[in-house]
Amino acid sequence: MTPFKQSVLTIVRKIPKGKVMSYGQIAKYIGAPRASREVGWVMHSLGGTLDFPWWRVLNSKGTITIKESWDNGPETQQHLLEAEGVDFSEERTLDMVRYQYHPEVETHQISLLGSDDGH
DNA sequence: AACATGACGGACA
DNA sequence: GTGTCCGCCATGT
Repeated sequence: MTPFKQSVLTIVRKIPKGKVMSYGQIAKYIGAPRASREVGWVMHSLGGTLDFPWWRVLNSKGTITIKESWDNGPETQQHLLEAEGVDFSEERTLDMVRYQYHPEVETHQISLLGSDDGH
């Protein structure tokens, strides 16, 4: 268990239900802005355990990119998120502006995000 | 040790 | 908006 992995898991565990974070965002948040792929690797290493909300982590575009061939595939991730109330506007795609969690402003996020999308 | 791969991301065409 | 390429860096072979 490396400090990096511990940091990643600490952040992931903080993501509230119904919110998501991107790999790059997490990497940046823990001081390793170029380690987005390593964040993905940490999620990979969890092996689908439910001890950590790995399903709340996806790429910066808001799309699920995990491999289909794996047991805990993209369908599983999308299903888990939808079960938390996340709305996928497109197949395996969600609105990052609306659902992205911002730890740095967790007490300031208020309605600055997603309140102006109108239509 | 060298080379390929990947749950990523950003820059460019 | 989409498709490619390149940088990143831990793992796997």
